[in-house]
Amino acid sequence: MNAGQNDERNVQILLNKEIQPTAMRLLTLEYLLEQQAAVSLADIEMHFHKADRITLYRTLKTFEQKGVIHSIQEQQVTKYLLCDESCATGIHHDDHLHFFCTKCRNTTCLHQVDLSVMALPPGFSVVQWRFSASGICDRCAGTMQ
Amino acid sequence: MNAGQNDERNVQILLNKEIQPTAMRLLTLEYLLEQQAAVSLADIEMHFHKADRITLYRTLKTFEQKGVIHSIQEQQVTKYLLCDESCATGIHHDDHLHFFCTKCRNTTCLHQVDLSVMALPPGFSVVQWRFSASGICDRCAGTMQ
DNA sequence: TCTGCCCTGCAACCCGGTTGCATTTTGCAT
DNA sequence: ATGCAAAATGCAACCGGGTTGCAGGGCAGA
Repeated sequence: MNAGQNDERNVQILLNKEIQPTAMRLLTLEYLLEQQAAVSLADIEMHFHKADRITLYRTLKTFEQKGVIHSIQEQQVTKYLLCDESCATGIHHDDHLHFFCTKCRNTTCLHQVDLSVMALPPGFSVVQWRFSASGICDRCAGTMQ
Repeated sequence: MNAGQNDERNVQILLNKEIQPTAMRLLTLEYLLEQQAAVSLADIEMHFHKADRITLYRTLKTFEQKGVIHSIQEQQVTKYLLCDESCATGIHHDDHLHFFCTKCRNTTCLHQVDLSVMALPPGFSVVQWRFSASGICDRCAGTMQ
């Protein structure tokens, strides 16, 4: 797969979510697609050391609002992760576990954890779940000394 | 029960957790004991409008570190809640669900929700869980128009 | 080509969290 | 009761992430 095809595909991703595919947005999307873990605004800022912080901020806000990414709070900072396909404008399906590894300091989604077993007391109706855990991830556990 | 007895009891609470029972700390503890929901530093600041923000901040940090209260992140701000008896210095047992009601904007602990059913994939070891949900609480559900 | 809208970038602000340091209070031993 | 050391308090200031206002520039559609 070459860069041109990637571009083409990414343009489609944005158009599908009703987002104008500008240069900045494509670069940001490309970067997000490469990530295995949640990234903060500061992370992206550092990666694109020439880019403007505010533009990035607004790009992320747009992405989040349109259902391209979702955000989580990790140790006082907001981090972002790609959504899965089913998310759209104003509709997020992010009811999965986020795991923060205290060793590699990465936050990843653990979709395989079943959260449907959660039952609230009667009278409560849930709009949004937020699950997270911190500890040692499987990768780091294997390399512990 | 009169104020004197309350004072006496609160002094004991602090001493049990190895905290010097100063006036400020007793007032803060008293306030926390009255609360049904999580409070932020700003909340306490407003309640004790004469008190110094930094002292309150450090009081809360001390309480948290000694196992009197635990903190949660709610919409970018840190909020505090009393721990249960079993918490001590450096040891917290806060693996319960926190529920944020979008109507009354209160955050409460739901100890009755069973979280032991959570199972992570092999290789992951968890040090801390953080569960929260937002929606409408039982109290507000009854008063919906 | 003209026009208007959206994106971008700069500046500046806001606010919660945090630290340094000087002062006051407290606990404890004399 | 008095003095000393340690802890708590209060003030000032900083920091950094998040956020908004506004002006300039580019792109799309008329």
